[in-house]
Amino acid sequence: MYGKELKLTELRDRIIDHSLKLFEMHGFHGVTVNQIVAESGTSKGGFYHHFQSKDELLYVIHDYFISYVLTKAEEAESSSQNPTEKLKKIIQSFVKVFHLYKPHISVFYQESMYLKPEYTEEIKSKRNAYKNIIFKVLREGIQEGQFRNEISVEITGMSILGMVNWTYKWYHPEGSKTIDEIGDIYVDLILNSLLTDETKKDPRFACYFLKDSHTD
Amino acid sequence: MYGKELKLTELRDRIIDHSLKLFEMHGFHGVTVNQIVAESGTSKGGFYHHFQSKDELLYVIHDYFISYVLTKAEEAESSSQNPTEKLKKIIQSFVKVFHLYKPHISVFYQESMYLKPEYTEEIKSKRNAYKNIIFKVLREGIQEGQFRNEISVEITGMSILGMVNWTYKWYHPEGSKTIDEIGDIYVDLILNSLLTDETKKDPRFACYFLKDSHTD
DNA sequence: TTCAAGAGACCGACTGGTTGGTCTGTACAC
DNA sequence: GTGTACAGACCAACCAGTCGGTCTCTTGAA
Repeated sequence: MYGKELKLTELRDRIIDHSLKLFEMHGFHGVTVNQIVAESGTSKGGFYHHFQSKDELLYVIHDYFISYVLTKAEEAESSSQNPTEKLKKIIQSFVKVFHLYKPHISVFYQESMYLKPEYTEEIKSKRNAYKNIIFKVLREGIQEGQFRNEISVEITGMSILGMVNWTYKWYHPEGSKTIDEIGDIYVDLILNSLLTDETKKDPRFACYFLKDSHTD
Repeated sequence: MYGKELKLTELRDRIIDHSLKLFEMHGFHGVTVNQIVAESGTSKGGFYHHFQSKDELLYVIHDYFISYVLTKAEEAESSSQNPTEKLKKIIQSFVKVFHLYKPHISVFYQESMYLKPEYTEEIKSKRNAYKNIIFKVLREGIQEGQFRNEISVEITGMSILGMVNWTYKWYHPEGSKTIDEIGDIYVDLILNSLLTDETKKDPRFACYFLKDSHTD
């Protein structure tokens, strides 16, 4: 039973892994089902035994990533009372995902428009839930006086999302900065913009900022 | 002679305009040449009279946008000696492009991976040129003591690009904020992070920051 | 002024290759 | 023997691109 369960998902995972690599390189439409099955060491039969269609595979990849990242953000949001700390944790948890799921993310942002209607709704609502967590934290931070009240919650929220999401376009695991360093830089940049002067002076918030010059 | 010239490019422009709309909605691979010609009120023959291939059309759209934006950045870079002012102008000029060329931008960021090899080089080099202008301005700002020296030029540069580029994912001309307001918010956010405390205190730099609370 | 000749702009039926998906068959576990 | 996991030949649809042809405008000789 146990061995059978493992075997049942073995090929499925192999197909997902290899499609991910192929989609990231050539795009969803740049990769054929034949290429996927060749790369995964299986056949058309194997593929269509596990997936109803190529479109379902695209959905599975989308859902895998957004579900993971949404859970992480919900955890970060509920784990702390301090909005600054919450925002930091959300950013860092998201940035860390690049280490594990960069291909998922690339596909998520490049190919989402090709999701078939029957799949879009769920993805869209999770995407919105994620966005709303960020908006909520920003509003809290303003209300509690930690964040400057002249900022626009929506534009600032989208700026943060943009800054962080864009990482998928250029991040390489072998680059000169680790993913944690990049996360720290983002936190420093964002909080430098958001925190009020008074909050910045508070020694309890010093830990959110970079200490030394980074060499490029 | 004059009338002939006008007619020569009329259909070509019509094809570009309509493809842009279709590509933005359904993606490059979600649109067939037959749909393009139907929408443009022409035929296969008309299309292939003006474009060697569907791929060449994609290239033309890419080049149109990146060339425009690169020129604007070069103008901004050479028009002023003050790095803060340069950065502001670059950001604002780019953001303004969303008003005019949002479909170009969407296609540029969504479909660039489908550019055929013979077209990628030129686009890539212009894209790099744009990036390098931002890096250059950041380095200047640090050297002149306007920008904090603990920032990382590359990560910060990519953050700025990400924040601004991401706008194409959510900007609507009918939204609650005009494109100029969005630009001002970006400038405020970025300069709040970049400028040193001393520079921020300098009254000559007050003009770069938002005065009032924005209502959402 | 006229009209023949040619060039460029555009038309649309057709094609050849590709691709997502199906269907029958097989090997093996229980 | 029955159901599950997979194999691989096959198919129908689709789609970028072609090609012979038409229509209009320009040119220039008579």
